[in-house]
Amino acid sequence: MNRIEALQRVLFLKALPQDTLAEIGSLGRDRVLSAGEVLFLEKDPCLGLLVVLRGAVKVCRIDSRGMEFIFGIEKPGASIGDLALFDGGNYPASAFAALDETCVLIVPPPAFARLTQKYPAIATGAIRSLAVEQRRMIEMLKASTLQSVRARIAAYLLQRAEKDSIFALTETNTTIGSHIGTVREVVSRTLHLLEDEGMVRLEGRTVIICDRVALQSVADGR
Amino acid sequence: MNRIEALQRVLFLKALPQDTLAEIGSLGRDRVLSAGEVLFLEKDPCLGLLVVLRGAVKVCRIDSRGMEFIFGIEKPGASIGDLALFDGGNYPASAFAALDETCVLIVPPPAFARLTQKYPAIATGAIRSLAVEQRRMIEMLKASTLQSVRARIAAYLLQRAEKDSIFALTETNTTIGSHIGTVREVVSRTLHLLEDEGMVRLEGRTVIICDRVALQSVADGR
DNA sequence: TGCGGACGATGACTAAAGTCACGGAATTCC
DNA sequence: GGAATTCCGTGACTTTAGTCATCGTCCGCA
Repeated sequence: MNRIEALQRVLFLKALPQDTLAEIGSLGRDRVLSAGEVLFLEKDPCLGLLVVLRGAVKVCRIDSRGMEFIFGIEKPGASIGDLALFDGGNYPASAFAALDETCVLIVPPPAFARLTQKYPAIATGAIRSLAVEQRRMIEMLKASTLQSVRARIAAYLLQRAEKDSIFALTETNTTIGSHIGTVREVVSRTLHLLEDEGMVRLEGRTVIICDRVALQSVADGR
Repeated sequence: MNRIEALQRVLFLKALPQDTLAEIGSLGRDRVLSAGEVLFLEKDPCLGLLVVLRGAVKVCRIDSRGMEFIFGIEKPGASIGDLALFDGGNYPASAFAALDETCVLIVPPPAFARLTQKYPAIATGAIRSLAVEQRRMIEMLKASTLQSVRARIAAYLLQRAEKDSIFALTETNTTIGSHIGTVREVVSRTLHLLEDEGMVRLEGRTVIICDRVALQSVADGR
């Protein structure tokens, strides 16, 4: 994805005209990472505006015992670490390239600060963007405190399925576990449990949703 | 607390001069609630700028089985429901008066929208405010997914204690449970467990922190 | 002064989730 | 084609947390 296309998708920049986006793009440099490489670590100072151009970036937190919790996997056209960008603080999580040949546009903080001066529309966009993020966070918080693993897996499947009732699990069970805050074995067991109950069918890594309604009711906690 | 004093403490307004705050105050009306009365419910549309003037407001979410999770208890000088205020969406949680004679300043959305037009500094403040909120949320998320109840109680005690090593638990075990996502019995047991381990001493509702270091290490997950 | 309500403590039990250990299928890489 | 690696599935077990029931204390109030 080229710079302009990517910048157009960033929630707090999309309102800006094409040539302004070109200007923003020209202020940054690209960084290419291979799978697993660190983009930034928790507590690092802000690198500036970061936009994924190619590949994917995993944003996560790792606790003292090595257990990982994934906040999101960002695809081309997504910005990363907005929070630090807007408040100037350090990163609350870490980010790693999830694929080889992952490419990220980096506009350093001083340049970005000048942009926000020059284009006040960025501030409006920033508010919207932070608000969206925060609502997502609240949902995650709700899920993790008052929903069972079963409910979280059901929700994960429904979100993955979107319109189609048949789709492939692209992530490993370990990764799914990191998304919803549990471990591989529990993911495996729960998936098969849902199959036993007739809500889904599993054929290898292909999932067929048989009873969307039932699955939905499991997802929102019985 | 009078209107100006309260508005001065609101994170996204404090940068404004006194007379602007007076203007903002003059655009709102007060609402007085008795303990337990509803200010707004989850999914309600935005009421506008809300600032606690007297008493306290509990912001929480209640799941289908009646289990409550407290996001915060807001004191005079705090604003409530900022997220909905800034993005125009509905409330992600509910709010109730926690005390009798609780008083809230309400500036309706259209009036507040005019203010943001007139004073662009509000937008800057909004960003800071949302960022602070979001960092708090990330901490809560981390705590609830990768920390045990034991760790969360230890963190709660340390936060309550601040500098003093001796203090009173003002909240009931049930309320403490709602803060950290568990129930009254578990709070009680865990508190006594920490006592058995010699990190704190309990005398009625008075807590004495004996081993701050150990407690801190429990709080950040062993 | 004695009754009721709110709250805390605690034992016993159940349920849910995490850990450990193993086996086997699929994939990649010499 | 075989070794190494990665991943899935599962049984058995442990740990942690939540539920239920009961009791005692404190406090307010009629």
